[in-house]
Amino acid sequence: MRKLITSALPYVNNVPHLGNIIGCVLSADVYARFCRARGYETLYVCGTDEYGTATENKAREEGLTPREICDKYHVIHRDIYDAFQISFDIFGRTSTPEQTQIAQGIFNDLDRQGLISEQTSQRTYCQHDQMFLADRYVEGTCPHCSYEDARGDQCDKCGKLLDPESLLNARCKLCGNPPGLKETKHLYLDLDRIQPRLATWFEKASDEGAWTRNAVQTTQSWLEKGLAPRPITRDLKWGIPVPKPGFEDKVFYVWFDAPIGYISITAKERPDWQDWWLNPSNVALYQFMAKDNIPFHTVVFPASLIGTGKEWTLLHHINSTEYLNYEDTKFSKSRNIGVFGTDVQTTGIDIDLWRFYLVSIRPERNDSAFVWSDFFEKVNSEFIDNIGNLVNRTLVYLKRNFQGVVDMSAADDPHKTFMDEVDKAFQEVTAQMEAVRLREALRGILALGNRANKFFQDMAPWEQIKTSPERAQATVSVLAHAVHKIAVMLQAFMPRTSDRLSGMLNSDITHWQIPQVLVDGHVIGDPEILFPKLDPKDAEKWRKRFGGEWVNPSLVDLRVGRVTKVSPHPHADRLYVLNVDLGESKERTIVAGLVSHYRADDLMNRNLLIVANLAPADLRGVVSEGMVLTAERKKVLDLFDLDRYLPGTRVSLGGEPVAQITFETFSSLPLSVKDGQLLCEDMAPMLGGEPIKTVNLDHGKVR
RNA sequence: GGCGAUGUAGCUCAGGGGUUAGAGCACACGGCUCAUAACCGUGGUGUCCGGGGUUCAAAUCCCUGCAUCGCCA
Repeated sequence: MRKLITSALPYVNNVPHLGNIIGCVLSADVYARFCRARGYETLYVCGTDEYGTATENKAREEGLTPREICDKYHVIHRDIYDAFQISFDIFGRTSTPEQTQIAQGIFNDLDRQGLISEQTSQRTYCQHDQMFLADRYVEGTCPHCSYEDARGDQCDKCGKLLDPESLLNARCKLCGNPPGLKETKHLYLDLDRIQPRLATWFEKASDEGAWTRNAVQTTQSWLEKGLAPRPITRDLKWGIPVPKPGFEDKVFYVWFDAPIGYISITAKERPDWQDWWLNPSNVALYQFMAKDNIPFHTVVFPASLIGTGKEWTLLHHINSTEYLNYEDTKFSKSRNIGVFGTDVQTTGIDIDLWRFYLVSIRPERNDSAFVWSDFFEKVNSEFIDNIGNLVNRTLVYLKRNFQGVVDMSAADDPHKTFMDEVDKAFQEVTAQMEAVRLREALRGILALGNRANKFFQDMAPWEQIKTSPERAQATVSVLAHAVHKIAVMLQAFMPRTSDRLSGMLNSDITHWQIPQVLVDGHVIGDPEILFPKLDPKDAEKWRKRFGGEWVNPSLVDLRVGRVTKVSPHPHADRLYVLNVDLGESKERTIVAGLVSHYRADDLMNRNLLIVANLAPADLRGVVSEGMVLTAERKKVLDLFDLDRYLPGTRVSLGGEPVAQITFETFSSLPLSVKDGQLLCEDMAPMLGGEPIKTVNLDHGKVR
């Protein structure tokens, strides 16, 4: 069976971070290297996904054409994957003539099968710019929180998802004019009519291909909800023209054409592409991605192919990871948090160590996290101390005492038992690899390293050599054999390291099989230190450097404030305007959204927890000089029990607050209520030596 | 509000109706010296989130609650 391997096509404008890399490209690479070494006919395909609105917008922002943008970013991707030693057979792109031809072909087949329908709808359109506007290119006032610069897809202030039509005072982001609505006609793929065939295929394929759990669940939930026709065209220019009369000014929607990229990228480089993509009985398709991409690969793409009525090669095994987080937060390009592909080389840490760590924390069943201290610890204690030291002590001993000559002729029972164990471990790791359980397989290699170290210790060749040098030679020769096996298996995970081991052993390492190399009389090469240990101090350095802005809780000035006046907000039904005594010469005006939870009388003369050094903000015409903190859980709001304190009492957060912090900075503080007590991360802020309690609520968020 | 995932050792996680529940790391003690202060051995702790149910038997299956996270409206 041939192995056709793909990793999700990264969208061209996004610089991939470590999570993207382990999620698709690196995982697929490890598997592809394994397949080649096993002797399977293997093709590993990837490339950048280039069409669509996001590229058009990016081009406009940077003053380039979409083509230029794609050229620019395609190279960035290619360089990153080169640095990671990703062994693509083909790394292409979707903006090619082959893509157009194949996507249009698939569309025509679907149309011929009667699976394409037309629907007319109203969409936002800018008269001035003569174009339909993507949701986020419409801006206006949020109907929920009155934030004036809300985008048409989502409000940045309150986070609610929006329709562009629901914005008040909507305007075009490009020219500022109010957009109108314009009728437009689009083509839909009738997924509902393909569903029965898709469901049959899914039952069989998910079982035979041993799909990952999240893939099965996601697909099931889509099928249970029932598939609906999905639009496959858009009013854009940067895309594949729709080959149908009446749709000359439209292109295919990216989700329709992106997966077709796998096929066209192959077709561009390989005249025999149909032997791969239209050959289901001889080709097993393995697709790697993170969980957000699942439905496109298990529902939309297979449905498109099934609908054509042709014999396309359909997904055999989907390998979808969960997410990789970063330290105790998420990767975020906009906040500049996390390690991105372009950063990796600047650290000077060997790429194989990155590969090693990323695979060993691969989020296979749960989300996991990249943590710098953990990275360094795992590399040092699990790899260098174990494998690195094993390699060194074995080869140095063999070289120094026996001129590097392998000779197992004096081997007796313990040696033979150990050799059997090595072969058994090798077979177990092989089985894990076949099942694409990469993390387990890597563990198996490390376990073998452990076992070999133990053998070294138990046999004590430094004792053997005194009485029976040939037994000592057999011992280290057998150990060299184990190192060789480890090197063979490491080739999938740490290719350069495997190459170096090949040199040290003076033996080719390519085939993943039980090899009869290192025969008696074989002379090994010169051993060298595999890796120096990583310095934990550097871990801290890099963590700070890539951490984005960490908010020090002690910057916040939290104080007790007594309410002296409560009035309704002149322009907002849900807001109160409070006068608050913070123990200063002048009372402050603070706007609080407590109307739906507390009557004015309830608040009068009450002590509240106030953020006193927040930058003043204009909330619908009233300037608020602080913020009231509340605990909340499931729409139930609660205040803190503070009435016994004097107004102005400062909450101790372990430092001196700064003069002013922004709302954003404040929001990133990890405040919560647990067991009725206010917590900042794990620390309990204190007031007059006591923790701060809520009135009623046990658990909740604080804001 | 809806849907979903997760909750197991100090930490990161694996497992999953059936002996005394596991691994790695960390920790402690002992041993060894070929080796990158590496290696080997020994050791402990667990309300397997709480409650209820099904069962001869539940950490595992079902219901419910709590917590955390995600997606959607």
